[in-house]
Amino acid sequence: MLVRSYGQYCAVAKSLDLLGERWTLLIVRELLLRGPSRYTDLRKGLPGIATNLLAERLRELEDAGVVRREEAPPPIATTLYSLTPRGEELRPVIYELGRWGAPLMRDPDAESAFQSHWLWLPVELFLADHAPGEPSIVMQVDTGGEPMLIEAADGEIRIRPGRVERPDATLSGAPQTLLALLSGRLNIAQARRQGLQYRGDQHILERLLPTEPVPA
Amino acid sequence: MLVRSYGQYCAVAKSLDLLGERWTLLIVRELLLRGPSRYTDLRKGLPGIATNLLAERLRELEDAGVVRREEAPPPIATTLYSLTPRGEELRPVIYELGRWGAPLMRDPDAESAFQSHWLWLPVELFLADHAPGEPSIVMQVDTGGEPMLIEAADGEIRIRPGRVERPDATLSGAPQTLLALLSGRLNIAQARRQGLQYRGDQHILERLLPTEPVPA
DNA sequence: CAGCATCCGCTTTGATACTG
DNA sequence: CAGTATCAAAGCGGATGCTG
Repeated sequence: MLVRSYGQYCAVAKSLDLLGERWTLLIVRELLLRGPSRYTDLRKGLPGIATNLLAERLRELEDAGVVRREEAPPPIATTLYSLTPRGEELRPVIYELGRWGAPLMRDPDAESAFQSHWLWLPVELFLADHAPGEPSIVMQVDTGGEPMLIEAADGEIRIRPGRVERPDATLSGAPQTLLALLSGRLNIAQARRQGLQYRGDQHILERLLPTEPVPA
Repeated sequence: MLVRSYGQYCAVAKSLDLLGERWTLLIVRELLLRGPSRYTDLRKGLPGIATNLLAERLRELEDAGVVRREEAPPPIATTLYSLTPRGEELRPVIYELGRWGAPLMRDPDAESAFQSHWLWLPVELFLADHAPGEPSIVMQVDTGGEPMLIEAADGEIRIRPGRVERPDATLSGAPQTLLALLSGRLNIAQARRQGLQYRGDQHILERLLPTEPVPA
């Protein structure tokens, strides 16, 4: 239970003393994108983790001041885990790991699990509202799992689980194709040829997509 | 030997599939700050690593396209390990881990080993040349281990092992005090009270130090 | 000596079963 | 729902041995 240390007086090593063990940074990712979460939801968002490890890591992160555990008051009556301000500061770390890993998403990967809420990362990294003055929009995204909504309003872009009656646009296709489109590796026409389906004014989608192919 | 995967189709998980095992990111840190290195020098820069693990990690990083192994031609006749361009792209990851870990360097730490070349990270993260027009300067830094030189020229700041006859300034003290000074947590007067010794025009040091206390 | 590979005791992890 | 308990398998750290 005593956490293993590299024993190096270096800031990178000190970070990894707290964050470097298996699953730890993925738990942080999950808390970043979900906000305050129940134990069971974290478990569902981290396919493959053993429940004892999740419990142990959450305790370690709490000791490290990264995670806070709140007993939600009735009628919720459940424990909620969330990031402390110190934990929120890990956002750049997660983003840079995601940016570096983006090229690895090219290779088709039938082995791996996909959860649509993970679209959060490419949306944060690659999308932007290039017409913040125009009316806000809601785009329905469907990749087979839980349906998601991408909303652009006030120059900000958000993604969240959900479904609306009459979205301004609808996007669906394989995760890999969607990822390629969001990251700027494929344009709309190319993605269509790979099976992507888009309904709505093409301008809406272009308003959000990266204009330049993302480097490397 | 087959690398364990999280099995998640997410860029962060894919990065951690390649980088998340113990010692891996510290090896990348070492290669970033040293440039092409011999096996033995890497080992010295990573106190605590088992030699079989270093060999295994280097092989994995080579397979991942992060590290390149070059057989240096005679008369050197040794293997040199260096980062590929893809490996160099890990610089932001290491920097963000270092930035997040910087506050952890406050606590005095007698347990941990310190190597003066690790000053590379705070120099990169926190120092800047605020008078790039003025003549270049060389500052000798001594923390007990290998003596280092911090040089400012052409608006760039470099740190490297070495010693010169007549440096423009000389800085010495405990690693912890030096770190606090470089990161802007202590000013010169405060650091002096903690045993830091500085000889030279105070303007030279102020030219490099952060002007505002670093946030958090 | 540089650059590993092998062996061994210990710790961590992963899968499953179980509990308030 | 929110974990704890258990146990086999894999990974790690340290020592030592081998090879050019």
